[in-house]
Amino acid sequence: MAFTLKDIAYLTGVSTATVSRVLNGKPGVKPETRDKIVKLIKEVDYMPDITARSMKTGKTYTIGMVVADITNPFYSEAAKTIEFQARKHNYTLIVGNTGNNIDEERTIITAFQERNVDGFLIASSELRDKKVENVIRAGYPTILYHRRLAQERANFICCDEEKGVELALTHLKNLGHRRIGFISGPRKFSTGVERLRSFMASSQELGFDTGAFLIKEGGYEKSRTIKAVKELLNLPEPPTAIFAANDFMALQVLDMVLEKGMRVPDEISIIGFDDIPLAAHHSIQLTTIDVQLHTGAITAIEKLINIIDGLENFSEPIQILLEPKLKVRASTGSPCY
Amino acid sequence: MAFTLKDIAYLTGVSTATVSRVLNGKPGVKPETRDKIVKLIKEVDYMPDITARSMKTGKTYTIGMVVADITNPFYSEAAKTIEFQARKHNYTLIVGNTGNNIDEERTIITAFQERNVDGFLIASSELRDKKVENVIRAGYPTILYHRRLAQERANFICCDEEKGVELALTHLKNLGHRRIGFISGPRKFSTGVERLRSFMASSQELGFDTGAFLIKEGGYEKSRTIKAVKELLNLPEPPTAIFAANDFMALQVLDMVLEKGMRVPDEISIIGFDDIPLAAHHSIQLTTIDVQLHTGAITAIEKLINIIDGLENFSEPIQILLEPKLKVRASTGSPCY
DNA sequence: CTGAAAGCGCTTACAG
DNA sequence: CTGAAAGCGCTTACAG
Repeated sequence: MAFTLKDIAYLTGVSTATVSRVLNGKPGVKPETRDKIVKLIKEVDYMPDITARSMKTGKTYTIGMVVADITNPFYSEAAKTIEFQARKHNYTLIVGNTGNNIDEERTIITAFQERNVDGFLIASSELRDKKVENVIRAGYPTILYHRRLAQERANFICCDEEKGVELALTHLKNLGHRRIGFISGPRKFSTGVERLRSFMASSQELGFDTGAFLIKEGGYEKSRTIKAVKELLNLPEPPTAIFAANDFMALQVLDMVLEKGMRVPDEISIIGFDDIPLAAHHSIQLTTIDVQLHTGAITAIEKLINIIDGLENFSEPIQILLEPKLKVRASTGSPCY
Repeated sequence: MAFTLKDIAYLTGVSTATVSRVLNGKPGVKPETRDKIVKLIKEVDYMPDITARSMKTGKTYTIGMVVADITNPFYSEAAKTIEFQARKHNYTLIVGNTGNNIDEERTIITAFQERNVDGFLIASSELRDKKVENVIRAGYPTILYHRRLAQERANFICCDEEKGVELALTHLKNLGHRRIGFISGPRKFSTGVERLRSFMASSQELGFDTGAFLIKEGGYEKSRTIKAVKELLNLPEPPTAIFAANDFMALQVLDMVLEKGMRVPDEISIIGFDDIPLAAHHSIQLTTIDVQLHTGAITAIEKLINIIDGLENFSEPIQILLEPKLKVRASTGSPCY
């Protein structure tokens, strides 16, 4: 049905080799021949079959990005930035959404491998993630974005979680808080454990009240977050501030706390992590930690393309920690004892 | 580097034809032979090259979805639902984001054609969209989702915009409003013109104040929406309610109005369109029109796969209008004159 | 039950 | 400047 290179060759009376040359802008074609071919290509709107081409060249100009949850603004913003950047370099980005489900991730990565992507940008991996480890071992150019593996030598671009948590807690301390409830992300993700570990370490250091009862594991389903908040608020001595391990959860906390009729920040302060665009909305005004989403996203895709194109020295893993920043908004204030 | 079917054949001492048969679960292979092959495949984690396969079969099991703005929750929710549904049928969804830019859309669609997608789900088209028209004319199975073409015979699944606008305006009338400001979407999209046209028609019918000064074209950049709101509020007789043509803009309106220190809904009511998940958030509580996002998304992908698989009768275009519903929340109330 | 051969739509040395 | 031929990794009649 669609025109093929062979058709173009036949219709212009040249060989397929010649058509291929003009298609790829290679030298050594008589201008008249080239013009004739170009004209026909335009006329019939011929598009080369990239998959066929890739069988010979080994390159698909396709990058697979795997995200944990495309409805979380953190990931959709990142995907948007990365896609535009990729296109500038003539790569097509294909995005798969795992919904934080490891089986879905497996399926998606396999589908991408079967389609011969040139490289992977993975923003969904668990700490011990067999499939992702396989991909790296198999030699696919790969960059982990936002979440890393336990394994040490993988390329990653992540926020300096420890620093971020410190900024958040120091801010709360300066406001006069002493008792902070923490809603952690799932421990199977690097963000989950690192933010949690830092929370515990910094809490101690800053002289906060500590104890397992102040720490709840949230999930990515709202119900879990709500349960966690309830438990914190029902404590004999409830915390004066809640630190949610990411903005997506902080939004759920905020929703629930307001629903309950509590005033923020007078009765309870809330702080998040990520600084998704919505955090700045006037109805939300969430104090949070800016993890440099755009810088990270751009760096990730640039580095990946450099690896694919062989421009980056590959001897040492690329491991970049982004510098977090505190964003003070209206969801935090001094506690009224 | 990676194992090929040929390797598997060589290592098990059979022909490539036989390996291909077991790969595709075709009958007529001796059980022992099959077992031997299956075992090796597992052992070396062999993955068939789907693009090579597709050259013979003509099917890539890949569906291209084009969205207008992946950071707009409307589209990310839809993409998420559609991707999971596609995977159930063994299709891989690849998503491209146009950012409402027609040139990007062109590039994305071309990239998808070059990769031989089996069909298109397009949620980004302008009313007169040469590229999309081409795709349809070229015979690709295609369903327009959310936005349609001016051209009459294309498949689409959209909300009944007219009905939706009527619901919104009737609600405002019942609250006692008589003067409504409208922030329309760009007129180049079907949603833009249809919601606008219905606004004008219904306003007249319901006896509202009418006039071009009550209608402003918003954009998808925040600055435009802000400018539009300012102009409405600076009118000698400003409207008592603002109707934004979609929730994404309604959120911007809300942000700006609160920023200005106005109380919602006492001083101004705000109503949106789409019912994105965030509209229900306690900090937002936006009254809006539910366009049946999930029903539409699921229907769209099911229908598309039916067309691709040849299960759907193709004689008449598939044209489905979803029934909108009013969601009353706290952003609308009676005006205090 | 199995294999040899052709071919899907391209590219790329090689030869002229 | 141009073309014939081989081959990328698969599938599929066809023959046995």
